[in-house]
Amino acid sequence: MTDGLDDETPALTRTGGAAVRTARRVSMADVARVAGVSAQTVSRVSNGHPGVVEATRSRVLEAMTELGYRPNSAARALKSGSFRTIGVILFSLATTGNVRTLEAIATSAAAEGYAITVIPVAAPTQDGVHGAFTRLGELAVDAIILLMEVHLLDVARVSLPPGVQVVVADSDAGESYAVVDTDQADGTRQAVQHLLDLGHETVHHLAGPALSFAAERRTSAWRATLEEAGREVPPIERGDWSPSSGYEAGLRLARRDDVTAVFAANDQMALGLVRALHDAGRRVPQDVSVVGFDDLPESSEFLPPLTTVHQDFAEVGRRLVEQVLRQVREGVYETGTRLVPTRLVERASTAPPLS
Amino acid sequence: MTDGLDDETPALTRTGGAAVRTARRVSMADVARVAGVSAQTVSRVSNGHPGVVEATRSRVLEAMTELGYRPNSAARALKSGSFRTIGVILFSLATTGNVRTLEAIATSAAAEGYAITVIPVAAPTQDGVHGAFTRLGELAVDAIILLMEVHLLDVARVSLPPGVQVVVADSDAGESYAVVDTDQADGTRQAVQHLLDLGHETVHHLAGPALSFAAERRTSAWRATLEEAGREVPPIERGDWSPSSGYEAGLRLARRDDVTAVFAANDQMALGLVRALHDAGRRVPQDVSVVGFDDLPESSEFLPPLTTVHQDFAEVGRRLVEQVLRQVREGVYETGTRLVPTRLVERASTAPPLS
DNA sequence: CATGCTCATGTTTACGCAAACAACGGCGAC
DNA sequence: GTCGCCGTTGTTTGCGTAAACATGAGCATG
Repeated sequence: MTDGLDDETPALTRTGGAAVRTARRVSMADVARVAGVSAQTVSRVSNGHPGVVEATRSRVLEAMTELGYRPNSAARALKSGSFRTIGVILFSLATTGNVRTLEAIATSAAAEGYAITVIPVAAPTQDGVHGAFTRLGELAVDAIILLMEVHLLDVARVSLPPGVQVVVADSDAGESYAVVDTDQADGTRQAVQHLLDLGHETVHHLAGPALSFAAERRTSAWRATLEEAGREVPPIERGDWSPSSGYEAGLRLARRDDVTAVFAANDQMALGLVRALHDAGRRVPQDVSVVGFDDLPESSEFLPPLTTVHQDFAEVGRRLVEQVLRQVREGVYETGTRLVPTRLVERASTAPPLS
Repeated sequence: MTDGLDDETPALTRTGGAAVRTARRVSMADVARVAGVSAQTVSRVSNGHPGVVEATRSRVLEAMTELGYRPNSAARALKSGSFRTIGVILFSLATTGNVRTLEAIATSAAAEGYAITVIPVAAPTQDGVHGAFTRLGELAVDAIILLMEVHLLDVARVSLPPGVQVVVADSDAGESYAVVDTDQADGTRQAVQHLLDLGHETVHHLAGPALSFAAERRTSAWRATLEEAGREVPPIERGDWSPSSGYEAGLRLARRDDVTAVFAANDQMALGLVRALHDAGRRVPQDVSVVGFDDLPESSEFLPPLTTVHQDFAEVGRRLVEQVLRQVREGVYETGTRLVPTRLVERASTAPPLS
C-alpha cells in the first residue's frame, strides 16, 4: 500500500457530467438524412443486402463513418427475434474443466458471430438453479448451454423458456437433452488398466464428492475395470476435488501398507495425495503409483510429473456450440450423448510395484 | 429427483421441426386479452408499478402464469436504452487471475441484476483488440470491463462506442480510465523483503514475459526493493508464465551456484522452477528459497508448499462492477487507479540460507 | 411507340414494451 | 347538490430496425 494510490480522486469528469449523458445514439434515420436516402436503403447497406447501386452504397457508408453509426442490437433483436447470444449457466469457475470449456465455447461462438452470456448460479441447489432459470426468461439469449450436474436439472426443466434451445455438458441427461461430454469412463479404464498392466495387484481410488455425477462415473468405471480383471475392489477414500482434501485422504491411505497404486479422481486431489504420501515417507512412484484425471497445465511440472487422463475440453466446447446452433437453426430439439475421447498421458508418477 | 414429470413441457418434439418453431412467444397483449385488461396494465404489474388495484393485479399475474409470459428483453432494452448487461473483454481464461476476477464480476453483477457477456479477443494484438471493439458497437452491453494489458488499448480507445462506460483491470491506464488492480508492487516488495529478512544476500528473479505490464511491474518492484536495501541486482531470467517455461528457466538458474533465493513472477513458473532445482539436486528450501505470486488453490499442496503472494481477485471483481455501475448510473467517466491490497503467505518453500 | 419487365429506391408497417396523456368514476369539501 | 381532485385503468405514441409492398425510371420487345 505504500505506493501511489491517489485513491478516491473520483472524477476527472471530462466534458462535465451533463454533456456526457445526453448524446443520443445515431440511428439509421440520421444516416439516411445525411446520405440523402431512405432509412431502408441504409438498412440494406448495413446488412449487405444486394440491390443497392455502388454510388449509393458508398455514400451511405461515408455517412455512417462520419456519424459513427452503430446498429442498435436491441431494435435488431426485436425485429428478428434473435439476439445472437448463447447463455452459459454454471455453478463455478473454480474447476479447470468448466473454465477451459467456457473458453472454447466463447471462441467457437464468436467465430459464428454469437456472443456468450455467463449466468452464474449462486448455490448448487435446486433453488439456485431455479432462480437462474427464472431470471433466464428475461435474458437476451437464443440458446442455453448448461455446464452442470444434471441431478439439479429437474426443476429447471419445467421453467425452461419455450423456444430456447438447450444442450448440456458433464451430465447424464442424454435421454432428455443433447449432451456433450468427455469419455470419462474410457479414460478411467485406461488409467486403471495402465496400473494393472504395470503389475499392481489392485488399484485404490481417491474419489470425488458423492453428489457429483462426474465423480460417480469415474468411481463406477474404476470398479468395473477392477471387477473385469478379477481383482479385489478396495474401499474408497473420498475428497471434495480440492488439493487439501486430497492431502487428508492421502494421509489416511498412507496408513494402510497394502496400497501400491492409487487412481485419483482429479489432478488437484492427486497433488495433495502425493504430498501426503511424501510426508508419510512413501515415495512416488517407487512405493506408490499415482494417476490423476484432468491434465492441468501444471501437472507436467508436479514432483514427480503426474501421469493423468487428458480431456479435450476445447473440443467439448466446440461441439457444444455446434450442437446448440444446429438446434437453433433447425428449430429441433435433439437428445443423446456425444462423447469426446480421452487419453492417458504417461509421466513419472507411475511405476511397477517394488516387490 | 424422482419427479421427472414430462406432461409439462414439449421438450422431446423431435418429430419434425415444424411444430416446434411456430409457437410465437406470448406478449403483453396476449396476457392483457386473457386478463381482460389493457396492455399498459400488464406492463404496470410486470414492473411492479403502483396504482394497480389488488384484484386486477392478481388477475393479471394469473394470466401471466397461465400463458407462461416472459417479458421480452429486446423490446424492453429498445424502450429503456439499457440492456442491463456488462461486457467483459479478455484475451484468455488460462490465467487464474482472469478467471477468478471474471467469476467475481459475474457474481457481483448478478447481484445488481446485470448479466455478463464475455468477449474473447482472438489474439493479443492491436488488430485483435480493434476487431473486438468493432464488434462491440453492435453488442448489447451498457458498459465494458477490460481484463487486459493496456498497451494494446490505444487503438481501442478511438473505436470505443460513445456512451459506453469502461473500467480496466490489470493495467497502467489510470490516467485515461478507471483502473482497479491488486497492489502488485507492494506484494512484490513483501516477497523480496521476506527473503532478505531471512538473511539472503540478494534475490534472483524469474520474470514474466517482457510485454506483460503485470510482469514488468513485478520486475521493477523487485529491482527497487533490492536497490533500496543496497543489494546487488542480479540478471533476470524470463519465462512466459507457463510451468514449463519455469522449468527451463530453473535449469538455467540451477547452473549458477550463487543463487540462494528466487522470486518467481507467478506460481506456475515457481512450480516448474522447483522441479528444475530438484532435478539439479538443489533442495528447496534448504539450498534455494522460492517465492511465487498468485496463491493458486494448488500452491499449498506443492512439494514443498509454496510461499507466495496472495491476491484478492474476488475483491477486484467486486470493485470493478461497483465502479463501472457507478459510472453508468451517474453518466460520468472517471479515472484513477484503485488498488486492492496483497499479502504474503508464508509456507515451506523459504528458509534462511545455509552458509 | 406502347407494353411489360427489371432494377434501384422509397413508404408503410409491425416487432413488444412503457412513458405520456386521457378518461372515468367515486368521494370529500363547500 | 355541485365541483374538483385522486386513484385506477385505457389509449396513443414512439423507440430503431427490416420485411413487405409500392413507386418509378430505364429498357428490350412486339
